Amino acid sequence: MSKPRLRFAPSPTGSPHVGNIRTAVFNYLYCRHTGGTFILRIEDTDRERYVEGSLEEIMLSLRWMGMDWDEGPEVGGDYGPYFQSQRLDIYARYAEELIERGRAYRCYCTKERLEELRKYQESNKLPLGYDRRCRDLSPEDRARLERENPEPVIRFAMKLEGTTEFDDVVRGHLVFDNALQDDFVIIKSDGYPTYNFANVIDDHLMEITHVIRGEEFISSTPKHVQMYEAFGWETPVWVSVPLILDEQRRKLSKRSDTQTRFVSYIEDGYLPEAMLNFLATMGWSSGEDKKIYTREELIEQFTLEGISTSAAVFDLARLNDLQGEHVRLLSVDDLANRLVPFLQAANYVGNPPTASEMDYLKRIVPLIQPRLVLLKDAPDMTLYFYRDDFDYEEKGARKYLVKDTTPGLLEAVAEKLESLQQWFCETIELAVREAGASLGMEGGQVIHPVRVAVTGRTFGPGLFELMDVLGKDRCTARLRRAAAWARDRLGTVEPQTSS
RNA sequence: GGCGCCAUAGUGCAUCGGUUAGCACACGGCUCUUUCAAGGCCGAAGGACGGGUUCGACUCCCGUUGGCGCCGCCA
Repeated sequence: MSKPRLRFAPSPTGSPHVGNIRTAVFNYLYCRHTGGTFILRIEDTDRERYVEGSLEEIMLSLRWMGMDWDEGPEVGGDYGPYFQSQRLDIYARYAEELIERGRAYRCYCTKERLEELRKYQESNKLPLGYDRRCRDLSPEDRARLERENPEPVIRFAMKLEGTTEFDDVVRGHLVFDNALQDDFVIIKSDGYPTYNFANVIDDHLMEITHVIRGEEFISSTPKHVQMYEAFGWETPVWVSVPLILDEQRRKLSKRSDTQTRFVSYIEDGYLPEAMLNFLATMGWSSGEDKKIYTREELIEQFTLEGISTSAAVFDLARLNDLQGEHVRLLSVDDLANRLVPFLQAANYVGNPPTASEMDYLKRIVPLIQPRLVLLKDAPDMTLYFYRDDFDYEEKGARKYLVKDTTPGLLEAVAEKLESLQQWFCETIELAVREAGASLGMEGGQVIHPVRVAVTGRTFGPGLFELMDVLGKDRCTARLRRAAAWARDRLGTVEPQTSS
């Protein structure tokens, strides 16, 4: 059997969302697992809903995920063009062929008539659908109707009896009653094909072997199957993957509370490997109890049989957990490099960063790595490594700085540190503790105020590690600044005494 | 309204006729600790309901209920 050929076929009608990309993930993983070809095809047949820029977002999202396509926009291929808007003549030709075969017909019904028909059906609780008025027109009627509406659509003539059946890898054998099917439009009055038509023509012409798509297409698959039959073409393997739902358990959409635009996850600083891990394990399982998968493991283990049947609710907490795990999996150098764009945006490092900026960053990274989730949080998390004029966190200042003992303490610590010959975690810790001890204070009583003085915050990496990175001069200067700050406010602010 | 798909803790998955129904996230507690994380330990929490089939059903079949999807000159 020849190598599988799969396509991801988005329409450029808006920002791709998580569900779209998850479908791409399954296509991509199966391709790489089998050594098949991954194709990107743009289904831009709806001129009204076309959104400028969405094509770019689609390509950016796929590439960011490391899912480069083997054929498609910008890379070409032997089955192009890969934009449906550039294949109009092809669809017209095949539509004509269907008419000749008696499996399609021109429909002159106006949108108004269709609208009325629909209203009538709805108000009488009848099944919705076209009434096939134009399916068997006499030559006279056709001529008359053609004068009334010179821009007909072309509809596919569905079988009126029997059943349409097909096998879906994840759903099993599916059977649909033909009598309930609709004569759907294949060519619109503007000459553009509909999804249902172009999709089938292109899948055949591009020799697609497996159609992996969301389960919302199950109901229209009988239409597709009948077209393959009408042309005498072999059908691809159908793979209907479960939907991804938002917290309201609705199909993900722009209206969902869940962050929908995929690129917003890129902007937030999620790791592509975390996102891939997350998306791949939503609706698919290798069968083992395993949480972290690398791209290689996913490609190695991905099978169609592992795809589950039920829809999955998008769980941001799980994504974030996976994100944290993958952040911690990165080497210091790797994480440092990925942080650069975010730090540049905050003006912490230059573009490009200097060698010494990178060296400094690589000393910071180990301290924040276990605490960092979204890369976009790095600038805030590292603020005091780059700025001296930070404010003191209000609660922390009230609790640790505004005490009559603190100015003296901080100055004593500063003095002690200034005398240090060697600046290491161990020497710093010893000095800080000793300075505190000389004033009759122990551990926490000195460490907390010092932390606030040096970082402005009550939380963060180990104090001595961070002071080590900051360096002696900065630390002592900050201690003296805090001491002065505290002295200025003595008596003016009520210290918080509770622990 | 018609048709279809789905149904294991709050969430994501495992268990594909025989298990005290397992794991992860989230949640609660403890622990480590200068804080916050990370880590370790412990805990609470589940087979929608009803019928079959079978020696035995979470697992197979049917029905009910519920959820979702589709029913466009959208994809």
